Formats: sequence, C-alpha cells, structure tokens
Amino acid sequence: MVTPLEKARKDPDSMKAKILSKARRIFGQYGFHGATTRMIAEEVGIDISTLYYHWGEKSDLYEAVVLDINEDLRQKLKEVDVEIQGHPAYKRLEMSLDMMTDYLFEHPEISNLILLRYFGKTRDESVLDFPVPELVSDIARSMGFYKENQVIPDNIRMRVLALMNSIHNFVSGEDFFSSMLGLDRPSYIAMVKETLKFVLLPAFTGKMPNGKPVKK
Amino acid sequence: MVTPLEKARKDPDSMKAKILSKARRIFGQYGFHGATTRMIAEEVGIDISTLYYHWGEKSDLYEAVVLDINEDLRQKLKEVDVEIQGHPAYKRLEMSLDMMTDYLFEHPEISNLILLRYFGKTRDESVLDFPVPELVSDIARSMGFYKENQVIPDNIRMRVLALMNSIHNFVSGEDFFSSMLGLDRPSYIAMVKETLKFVLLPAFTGKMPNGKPVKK
DNA sequence: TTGTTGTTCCAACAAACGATGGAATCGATA
DNA sequence: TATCGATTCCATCGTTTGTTGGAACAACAA
Repeated sequence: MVTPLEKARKDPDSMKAKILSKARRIFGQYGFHGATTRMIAEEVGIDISTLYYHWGEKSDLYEAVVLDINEDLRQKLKEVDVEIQGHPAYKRLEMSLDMMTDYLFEHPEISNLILLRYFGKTRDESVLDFPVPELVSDIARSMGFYKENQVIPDNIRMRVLALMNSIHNFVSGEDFFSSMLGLDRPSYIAMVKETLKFVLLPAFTGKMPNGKPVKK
Repeated sequence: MVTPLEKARKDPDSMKAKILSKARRIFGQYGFHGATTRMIAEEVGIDISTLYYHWGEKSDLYEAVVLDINEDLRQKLKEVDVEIQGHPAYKRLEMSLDMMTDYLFEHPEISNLILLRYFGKTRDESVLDFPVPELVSDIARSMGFYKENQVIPDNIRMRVLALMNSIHNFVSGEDFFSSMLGLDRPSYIAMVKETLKFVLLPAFTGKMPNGKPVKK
C-alpha cells in the first residue's frame, strides 16, 4: 500500500505535494498550534476542505510534514557522506559543515521543525517523534567519531547532538540574529560558517579553522 | 510609576506573582499560541477573569513573562561574573558553564522561552523582542573575549551566541534527549556539562577539558 | 451604619478554529 | 451521450479561545 506521503513525494506537481510544501513552511514558522489549516490553505490558494480532503486531520498533515523533512534530511546526509569519502577527518568535518549549512539555509523549515519538536510541547501528546537516534548514529559514523557497526556510547551521541543543534540554531534563528547584527543574508551565512568552524573544529579535530593546531 | 511586573517581583506571594510564575512555565512549554489563558488560570487555581484582572491581555502577560526571565537571567550573569573574578580564562569559562548549566536546569522555562523567541513566530507580530544584544555583550566581556568598553565585533557576538545556545539546547531539550539516551536527570545533567566542556573549551581557551593543550 | 476600594468568580459574548456534508465541476471511459 | 470517480468549493457545524460585564465578597474608612 502506498501512503499519501509517498504519493506526494513521487509527484511534486500534485496538489498533495503543493499542500505539503506550504505546510512545511508554515508549521516550521509558527509551530503546530500557531499554524492554522486556513493559513496553509490560503497560502496554497485553495479552500480548507480541499486540504482536508487530501490530508485528513491537521495532526495527520503535521505528521506527514515531519516524516517528509526527515526523509529529506536523511537523503542529504547520504549525499554528504559520499562526498567526503577519502578526505582526512579535519577536512571531512569542514566539508560537512559547509554543505549542511548551505542545504539547511535553503530549507530553513527543516531546522525550524526539528528544533520545535525538541523544545516545544503539543497540547495533545499524540504526535510521533521522528527517528533522531538513527540520524545521530549515521552522523557519528560518517564523521569517523566511531567505528562502523558498533553501539555508539552516550557521550559521543551527545557531541553529535551539540554539533547538529549548533547549525540548526543559526539557520532557524536567522531573522532574529541577522537583524540583531545588521547583516544581510550572504554576510550572515558566511559568518555562520566561520563561527561554526571556530567553535567545532578544535574540539572534534584538534585543529583551528586555519588548519594550524590549537595553540598552547 | 510602578509597573505590574515590578509589583510582582517585589511581592512573590501576591496573586500577580503566582500567576506570573505559572505563566512562565506554561508559555515556556507550549509557546505563545500553544498556551491558553485557561490553562494558566487552572494551574494557579483561579478563574480566568481573575487572571485578566491582574495582567490584562494575553500578550501583556506574555510580555511580562519575557521581561521577567530576562531580568532573572541578567541578575544571574552578574552573580557569575563576580564569582569567576581572578581566575584564568580557562577556569572562568569552565566555572561559568557549570554555574549557568545548573541554574538553567533549575529554571528550564528560561531556556525554553528564549529559544522559542529565537525560532518561532507569532501570528500577530506585535510582541517585543528582549534585549539579547546587551546580554551578549555582557557575556563577551565577562568571559574576557573582548576588552571593556569597546564595541564588540560581529564575529565575537556570534561565538557568544553559539555558546549560549548550546546550553539552552540541552536544557530545553532535556525531555527529548534524556529519554532518547535513557538517562535519568542527574546523569543527563552531568553528561551535558561534560559535552559542553568538550565542545566549547578547546575553541575558546585552547585547552581540552582535562586541562591539557589540544593535541596536534 | 454607609460607602469605598480592591479582589474574585459566574456567565456570557464574538471571533477563530478544526472539521464535515453536499453540491458542483472536470476528465476519462464505456 | 451517459456514467463514474476524483477533485474542488460553499456553507455550516460544534468547540475552543480571548475577553468582558456584572454580581458577590471582604477589608477598611467615614
């Protein structure tokens, strides 16, 4: 059996896919309760009942959105994993940071939704949580923090979470931070990359962003 | 003239203060739209109209909550700043991390609300933003990242943001992350501290958490 | 006593929200 | 053409949410 989400992902021009795309953005910006079905329908340019026809309840649509971005993220991580093969650890992390930052700035609703799921609660606790553990394991192995096919200890998992969240924070907080610093988009993105490297490279690779070892 | 917030902060046993206290928790957990005035009133054990009598509109109460936690945070930062005087840079950062982590785990709604303000939008954009820039400058000076009474450049501000947000993330995401790792509260908090030191100390101080310089 | 002031609750309102039934429309098929 | 399924919109429903008016009550001053 084929789920509505699979249908939508297969045919990006379908009404299901259009609704899903707008729903991603609006749920990401306003959260589950802040977003209304009317807002989403209006954004697509359709009646609310059409939205309900395709996706059923609001929470069902939300669930589809979560699974959708999770699939996107997983796919992107695979791409990155292929791209960085063969480089030394230092270069691998640096490349990953650049690529993931660029990708997430193109799809900021991914970061928004992930952070909202971490930090915010929903009134009705029906909603599912997406498989963060798998993502974390993938990243840990891809970065070479831990060897293949082994159970990854908690402290390594925590470090990966810290790494991921640092990116999500800057992507998701773009409006707030860039206006606070008075930066335009390209300058802000460049500064995010610089900051991420400054903070993360020494801890995870033992080298400063300029490639020199950390001074004593 | 004395504002309702000042009244509430002066008399913690007053009804205004009781409402404010519960409002902090509920706004922090559910966000502005997710929280309802009825939820807050019920938590306090009063009628909704009593809540409106003391704080007026929902957005006014929310504004008071934001200013309240901002004041708490500012006060705590001052305490930390006094405590760490005289220590070397490495020790200052380590102490600050420990103290701020403990404090925020005691008042997680502070981290919740700050992150929700960064990342989430409100349907009516009336709401004010609280003075993050000042906080960031205070921290930058307190940590010795930059000298007193100078305009702090953007890249330093960004590093401070990265530092602050790393703590907020782990505090605010406690439920999600600790259940994901299967840790109880004390273990989780200990692991958060360890992780924060692992990630942040090398970049900001050039030393590993064990005090040794970062290896080449 | 009477009045005043501050506080609390009951009841209710209008608007917004999630959700649905049913009619209308369109395209393909027989 | 007639029929059928899929899709879209209009109108509407019940509930929740933000908000308010007014009565009840207590404490205190005149």
